[in-house]
Amino acid sequence: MIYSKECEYAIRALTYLARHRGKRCLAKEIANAEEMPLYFLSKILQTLTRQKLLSSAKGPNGGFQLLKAPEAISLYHIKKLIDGVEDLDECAVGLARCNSQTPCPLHDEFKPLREKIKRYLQESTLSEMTRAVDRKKRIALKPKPQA
Amino acid sequence: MIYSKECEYAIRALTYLARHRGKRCLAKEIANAEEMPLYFLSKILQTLTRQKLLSSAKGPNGGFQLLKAPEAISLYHIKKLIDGVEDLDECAVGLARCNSQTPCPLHDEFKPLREKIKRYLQESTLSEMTRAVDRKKRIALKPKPQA
DNA sequence: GGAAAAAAGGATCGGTAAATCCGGTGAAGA
DNA sequence: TCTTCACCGGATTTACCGATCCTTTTTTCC
Repeated sequence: MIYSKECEYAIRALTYLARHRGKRCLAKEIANAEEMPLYFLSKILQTLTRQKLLSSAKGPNGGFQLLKAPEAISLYHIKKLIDGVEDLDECAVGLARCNSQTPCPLHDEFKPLREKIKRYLQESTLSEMTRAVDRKKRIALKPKPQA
Repeated sequence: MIYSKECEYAIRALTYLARHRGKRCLAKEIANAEEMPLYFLSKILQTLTRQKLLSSAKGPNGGFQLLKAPEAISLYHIKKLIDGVEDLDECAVGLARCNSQTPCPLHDEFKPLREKIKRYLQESTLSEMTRAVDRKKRIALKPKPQA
């Protein structure tokens, strides 16, 4: 709804790398763990490497590593790199070409909502993502309290 | 961002028909007024006709007409017919396949925002759309107050 | 009945996102 | 040095959405 598939994979891969900070991770490893198509993911990791978010190493013991601090990378940042953020800044409800002739009727009403989404993406960093994942995993793995 | 192009056209066409309630409108007329591709629009109007939102008539004096009351048709309703609303009801941030293994981390945090969007679409009907369009047109046509 | 008008609907096209394939490059280790 | 491993990157395939074309069907009006 907000991202492309590519961007979604990027976020999930980066979250994985943030959770395994300090260790080199193989594309294959990430693809398996996160159930993403390997070749597609490889492309994405290449992009993120070119963008200096990741370092990469070839050969045995190779793999990818997060270069920046997880709290320094927001979802907004990632979306900007992969998809662009124009859709967040421009016309709201998705009714394109809003001008005086064919105005986008609910533009003004929707604006605050759109701003909220934007702020949300800016404030959600990879740290939040890893924390949320950890919490989820804990809940998922823990046996039922009363059982 | 929230709708497909097809859905956007549907909303705009339905808004046009709501503003011209009681009169039969040609696909061509709507396409011209709203600057939408005629053939594509025709398909959409056919769909809406099959879904019983519109009545259609062939031949001279033919055209399309809104069957239901504008206040009875919400944007949510339209989106449901054209795009489906799974993306609003299911996983939030757009991180698909969220389960215990690969949870969609910010699902819970994003939920209220998503609920707001959903409510917004449910509460915005064609009546609101026509009112908003009328307001916009009035502003656009009125000469500057102090001029 | 014939001509024109307009919707119905099948077939097709084009572009972009998603996904895949494969040869190339460089690093590690025996 | 040779082999293996893993990333690099160009080329290609697939799928889907947006858009268009064209034929058929139905209706109106002369």
